[in-house]
Amino acid sequence: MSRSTRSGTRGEILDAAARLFAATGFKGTSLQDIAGEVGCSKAALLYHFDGKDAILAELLAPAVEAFATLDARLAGLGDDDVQLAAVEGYVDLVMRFRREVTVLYDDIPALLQRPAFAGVQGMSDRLLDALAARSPAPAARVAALMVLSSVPVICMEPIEIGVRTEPIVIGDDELRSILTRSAARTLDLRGA
Amino acid sequence: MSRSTRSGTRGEILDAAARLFAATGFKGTSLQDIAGEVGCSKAALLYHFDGKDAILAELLAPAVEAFATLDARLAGLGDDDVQLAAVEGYVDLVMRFRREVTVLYDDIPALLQRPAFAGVQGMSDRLLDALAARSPAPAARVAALMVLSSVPVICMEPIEIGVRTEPIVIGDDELRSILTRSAARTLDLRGA
DNA sequence: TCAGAAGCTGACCGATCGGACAGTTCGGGG
DNA sequence: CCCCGAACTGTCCGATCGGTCAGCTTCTGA
Repeated sequence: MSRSTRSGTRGEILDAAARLFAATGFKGTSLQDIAGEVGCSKAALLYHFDGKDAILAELLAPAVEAFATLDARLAGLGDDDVQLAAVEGYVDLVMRFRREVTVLYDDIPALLQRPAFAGVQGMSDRLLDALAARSPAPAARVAALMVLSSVPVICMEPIEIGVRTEPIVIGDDELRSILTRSAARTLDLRGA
Repeated sequence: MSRSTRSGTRGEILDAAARLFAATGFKGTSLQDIAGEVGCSKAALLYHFDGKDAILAELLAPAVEAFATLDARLAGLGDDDVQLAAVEGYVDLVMRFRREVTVLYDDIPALLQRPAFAGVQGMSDRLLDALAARSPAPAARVAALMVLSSVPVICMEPIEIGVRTEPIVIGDDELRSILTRSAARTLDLRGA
């Protein structure tokens, strides 16, 4: 239990950084903070990584890659299939990379400029276009944006808009299906 | 047109700070940045305000007060009325204080700890309980959270999740009604 | 006319940031 | 036994942060 899921010092650093970035933000986390969490010196971090940005990049790499993969996979689907697959895939992906998403969204304005976000942007843009294509009106586009923006925020780790008095105590699968059904209802998809 | 809606140097400082906080975040904005935008020295800011935090507090004060007012007003309504009034009031309020909301949400983890956010938290909690009371299942709670989290993000100024290739070019009133109807559909309210 | 307050500036302060670097510890192969 | 490279530390650096302070204009009212 004391051992992390990642192995080695590099893994410990990535775990600690992920925890701190998600909790206090990228800007709000110093190398000293990470070093203190790991139990090593600040210089040790810079021995294993090229810098603070490199830690963030390696941290987000799997999530960014997964989003890009889903993006590519959705490109070859038909109109109606795209919508359901997109919603399910999006919800699933965000939930699988909760921590990374939390880090990504922690400092939205600055991170939108970050190169690592380009893949997620492309994915979101495509999803948005597919979902909004059902109707020419801006209403569909807004509904799609609602889903795109609310799902990640809800999946943020302890960071919820409007701190609830009691947290939602349900399993991942149930939350996943609830989110999918709610999103389908928002977008007026079939079965809603 | 060159004159701000606020009068005097204090108003210019608040306007510039609001713009910069919303664009680059509270942490990402230095007093030098604000001073540069206003066209005065950094010391001038600290002559008019007690510090950087004081600028933020005065900036958010009207929004915080408005949220607290809506919170109090919703406390005296019946079950069914609460829901529609809550949605409409919430959407309306967020849109009226777009810039303040953008600042508020720019650094979510840190700002949740901020005293100024307490009023908004209370408001959100009450709204959440009222909306989720329709059903004991966590589904209603999640749907309510979706609305609570997505509406502010969509209303963020140039900061959207998934940068759109083209911005939504509709008037405030239309966006307001679209958001309200989409939220009602998400929550399975009548008329959806 | 002039005293004094208001408004503002340039210079400076301590703290902290990300990062650089020389030196130290230490386990394993020749 | 020696030594080499990986892992790591303590220390220092320049930049930047929020904030302080003495002093300089500029306006105003007695």
